[in-house]
Amino acid sequence: MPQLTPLGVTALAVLAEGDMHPYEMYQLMLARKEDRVVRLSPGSLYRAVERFAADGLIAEVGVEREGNRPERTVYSITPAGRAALRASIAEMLGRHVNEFPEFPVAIGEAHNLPAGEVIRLLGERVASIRETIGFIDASLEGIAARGVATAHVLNVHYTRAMLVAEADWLDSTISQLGTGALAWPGPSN
Amino acid sequence: MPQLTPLGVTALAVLAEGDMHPYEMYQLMLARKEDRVVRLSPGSLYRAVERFAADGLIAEVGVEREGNRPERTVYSITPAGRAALRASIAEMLGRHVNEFPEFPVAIGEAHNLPAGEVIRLLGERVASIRETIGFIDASLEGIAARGVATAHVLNVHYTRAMLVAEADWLDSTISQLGTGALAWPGPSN
DNA sequence: GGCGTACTATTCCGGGCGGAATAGATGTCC
DNA sequence: GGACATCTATTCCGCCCGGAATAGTACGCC
Repeated sequence: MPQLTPLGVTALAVLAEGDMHPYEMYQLMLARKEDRVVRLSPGSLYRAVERFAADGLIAEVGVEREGNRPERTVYSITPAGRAALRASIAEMLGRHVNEFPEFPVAIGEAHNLPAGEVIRLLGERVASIRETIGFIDASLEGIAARGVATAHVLNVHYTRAMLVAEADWLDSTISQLGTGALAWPGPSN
Repeated sequence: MPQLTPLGVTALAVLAEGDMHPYEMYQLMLARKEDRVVRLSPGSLYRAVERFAADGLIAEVGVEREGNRPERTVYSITPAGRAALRASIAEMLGRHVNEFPEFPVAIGEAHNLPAGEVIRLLGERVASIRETIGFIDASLEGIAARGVATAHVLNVHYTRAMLVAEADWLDSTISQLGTGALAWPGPSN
């Protein structure tokens, strides 16, 4: 039972809702804006589906053709697939693993830049984060207006909370850099 | 001027401190525990160094040999390399880009699991996060005792702040799930 | 009615990443 | 002093990802 990738989890999850061919999965995921949550490209999706079939997580249930359109291969999730899906979700929920975000790398090497530039750049970052939070709030309002339960958009709330925390940390750090409370060891020019 | 990868940034940054051969870079990065911040493997490092040389960001300055040990090729960063390094750091500092962490994926598909199991798993997650925070605090105490300036470990403080924010969000979400304030649409068993 | 654009469904391919392998040199332990 | 582990320095290999290509079809527009 190999650990699924993030794309693998969302792909298997849509197949768990009903038999489908890969292109239909792709369209459905796009319609649901899953590409905001997971890296979604046709190439990766088809490769993932191939792997699922090889691992017995899904089974081919037929080949359709509409007119002279390309053939489409319809797949169905297997019991092993459902088990792997649940196991992977549980694993991702229950254990925190380091995913090596790139901002810590940048701030770890920020001493290569002068204090003034770092302050300016962090200011730009916090502005772009607050803009994103604004988009999220607008989208959450629309969702609430349509009566969607919070549980169905928990991931949006999570992402918002993380962005707010980062913006707050940046604000505090910028102000400490500005007052000199946080001495900067970098180049002066 | 291609955008550097996170490993590329740290590798170029150590070369900016002085001429070195790749293995020395690797050892130095390990000694500094850079592998906690960036994905570090010999294979990736050597490939990155090759790319730097091809792009003119570094230049070969000689080949040494000690006894009958394998030859080692010493590289030096070029002005173009320093420029690329500073540009990449600025880019990573100033702009927030979505890096698709996997927890939102998991929570977006968590409705495949019953509420009780989700609560249990989120509890495990928050425990593992608080444990990590404990390690960070211990390591920060040691750092403070050695008189290292906060600016040199800003990335650790950032990571700690993000972990605390996630733990708080999890605590709040778990309690809302427990009281039923947050209705769960998943399977009952 | 013909021209261009967008859709359907999938394949292909270059490149990076990371774990494993290599192979000689040196240290360690009894 | 012989065996075994560890260090030094690098290469190799397979896998996966993601952007681009493909090729035929329907549709809109004048």
